[in-house]
Amino acid sequence: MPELPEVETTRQGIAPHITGQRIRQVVIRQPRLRWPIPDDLPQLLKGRKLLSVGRRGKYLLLTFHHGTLILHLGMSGSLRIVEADARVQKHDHFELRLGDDRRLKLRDPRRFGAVLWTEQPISQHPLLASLGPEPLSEAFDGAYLHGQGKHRRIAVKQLIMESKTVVGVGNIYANESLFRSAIHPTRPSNRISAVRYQTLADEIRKVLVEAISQGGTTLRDFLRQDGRPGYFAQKLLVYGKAEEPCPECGTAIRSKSLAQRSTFFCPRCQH
DNA sequence: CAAAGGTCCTGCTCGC
DNA sequence: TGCGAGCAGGACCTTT
Repeated sequence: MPELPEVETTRQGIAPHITGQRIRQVVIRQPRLRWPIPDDLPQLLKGRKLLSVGRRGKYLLLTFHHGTLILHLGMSGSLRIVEADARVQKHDHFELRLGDDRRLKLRDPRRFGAVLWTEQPISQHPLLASLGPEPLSEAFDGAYLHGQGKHRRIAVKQLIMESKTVVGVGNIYANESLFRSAIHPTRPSNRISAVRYQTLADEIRKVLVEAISQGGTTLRDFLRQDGRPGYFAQKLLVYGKAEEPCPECGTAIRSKSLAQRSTFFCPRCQH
């Protein structure tokens, strides 16, 4: 489900409701996510004040004075603020009960998500230490991408989806940004000019910014913190559009599997 | 052969 | 032959 725009939308949605609040209680209903939820979290967080809600790539970072709670939504995770009397639903695995008696709950049917605790400086955590730059930061541009791709041969789509290259670009936005750049998804990363990498970096940034402004993309089950869907699905040009006409040239959009991910492209526009 | 928005980890291949 | 880097595929889950 969530790529960077959906995670950022979630962050913006929950931050005003939970920042500055004390944790009244921590509820772990299903500890077996991608990694086990630490079983001492309730003691660690009880009575502590949540200072801020940050994001690094697709990781949400809830900071406390004595450490950071790391949340990842995996493929099917979502966070909601609910009232104290809200019904517990299937796949509600984790919950922070807040000082105002409301709750931040994590729902994640596929359980690829994660809830972890670290007292290290966050940039040193093993999951975050080798992440590439934020796509919306100045460190991310065409020269950087070109440098990353020119000595490798993997498909460019795989390159931009690797978190060590750049964070936050998942399957939807990889497909969309490559279409907007007129670059074929399977083109080897070392066969793309610096100029075309500049276009690609620009389009990645633009598509992510647009998607955030639309509240993300709702395909099947992503809902924002307030229960509304994201509206960027209406702006998708190729993702999920197999056999539909290319919005540029009318040729049928093709789909294929690349590295076990569905890939959509216009065979005429993209080279 | 089902596919789904993520991504870490393992083990293979290749070049030095 | 050994080593490291790059790479492909598996693994983790449930729902439609």
